[in-house]
Amino acid sequence: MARATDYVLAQGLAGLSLRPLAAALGTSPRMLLYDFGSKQELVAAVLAEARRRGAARLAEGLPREAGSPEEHLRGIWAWFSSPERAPYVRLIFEVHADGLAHPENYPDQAEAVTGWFDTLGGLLRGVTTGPGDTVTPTLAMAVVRGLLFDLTTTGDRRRTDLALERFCELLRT
Amino acid sequence: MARATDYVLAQGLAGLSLRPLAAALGTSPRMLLYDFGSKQELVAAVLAEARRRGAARLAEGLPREAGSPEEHLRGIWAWFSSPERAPYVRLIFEVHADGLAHPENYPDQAEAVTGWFDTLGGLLRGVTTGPGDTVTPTLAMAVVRGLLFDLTTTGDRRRTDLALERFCELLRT
DNA sequence: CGATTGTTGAAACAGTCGTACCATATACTC
DNA sequence: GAGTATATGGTACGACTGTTTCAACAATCG
Repeated sequence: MARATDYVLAQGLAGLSLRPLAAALGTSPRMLLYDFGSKQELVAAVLAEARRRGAARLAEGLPREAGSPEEHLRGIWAWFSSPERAPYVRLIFEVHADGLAHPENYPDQAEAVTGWFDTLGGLLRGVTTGPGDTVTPTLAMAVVRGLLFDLTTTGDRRRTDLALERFCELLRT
Repeated sequence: MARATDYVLAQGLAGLSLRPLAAALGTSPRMLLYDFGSKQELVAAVLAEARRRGAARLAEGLPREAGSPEEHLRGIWAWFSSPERAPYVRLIFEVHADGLAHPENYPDQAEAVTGWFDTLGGLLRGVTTGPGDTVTPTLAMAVVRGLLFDLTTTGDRRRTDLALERFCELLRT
C-alpha cells in the first residue's frame, strides 16, 4: 500500500487504472481488489496515506522554534513550493477538482482545508485578531494555494516568491 | 458549439464523453468528430468559447467607473464567487488539474493566468509599486483563487468573504 | 491423512471509450 | 438531368475500464 501511494503520487490520480498500477507493483488487479475491496476504497486508503505523509513531512520540515509570523509563512510557502513536494501538490489539486464533480467521494475534504487553522493560528500569533480567529489563517492558506495554482501553471518562481514576500510585507504592518 | 459549451460547463470536463454529449445535443458522435476533427479539438474549441464568455461577462459584470482598489477587488471576488459562476470556476480548476498531468494539451494555460495582470494592474493603481508591477496583481489573483479553492470545498461563504475583507484591510494600509 | 481455509493466477464479462468505415441522402453545379 | 460535393446515420473496431468467476495452490487444523 505504501508503494501504491508512491505510484499515485508519481502518476497522478486522474488516469489511475488498476492494471497499470498492479503491473507497477508486481501484482495483479485481482489482488488489489482482494486487498482493498474496490477501486474507490483503494483510492480512499491511498489518499489517507498521502495525507498522513504530508502532515508528517510538514511537521518535520518546518522550523521548530518560535519565529515571526512572516518567517513561518515563508517556511510554509518554501515547503509547499519545493519541487520535491510537486507530486503532493498535484494530488491536492486533482482531488479538489474531482471533488467539485463528485463531492460524495471525498467526505473529509472540507476538514482537509480547515484543518490547518489550529496549527496556523498558533504560528500566526501576532497578526491574528484573537485565539479563535479563523479568518487570518483562511487568508494565509488562500495566498499559499493561490500562488501554488499560479506556480504550477506558469512555473514562474520568481514572481510567485515575490508575491508571497509582498504578502508578508502587508502582514507586517 | 455554443450548446456544447453549455453542456461542458454544466457537466464538467473530467468525465466528458462524446456519446452523452452528442445525445444531449440531439446529434451523434459521428457528427461531433465530423465538425471538430477530434475530441481534443472539440475540447479546445469549447475552452476557447468558455474563456471568451468569461471575459465578456466579467467585463460587463464589474463596476465600470473608477473606484478604490479594494472596491475593485471586492467586485472581482463577488463576481467569481457568485453561485451562477460556479460552472465556470469549476472548469478553471478542472483544466488546471488536468494541465498538471498533461501540460501539452493546454498550450495557452499560462497566459490564462498571467493575462489578468494588465487589466488588474490598472484597477489596483494606488497599491501597485508602479505601472509594470506584476507582483501585486499576482498576489491579488492568488487570494481570489485560493479563496475560491476554499469556498468550493467547504462552502463556507462567510469565512471566505471575511478573509477577502481582511485582505482589503491589509491592502488599505 | 483429509478437510477446510486463505491466497493467488488467468480468463472472461459487460460496459465505455474515441474513432474509422461504409452507405445513403440531400443539395448544388455544369 | 447527370455528376459531384457535403452532410448524416449506422455500425463495428480495438483498446481499455472495474469487477467477477473458476480453478489451483499453499497452509493450517482436527
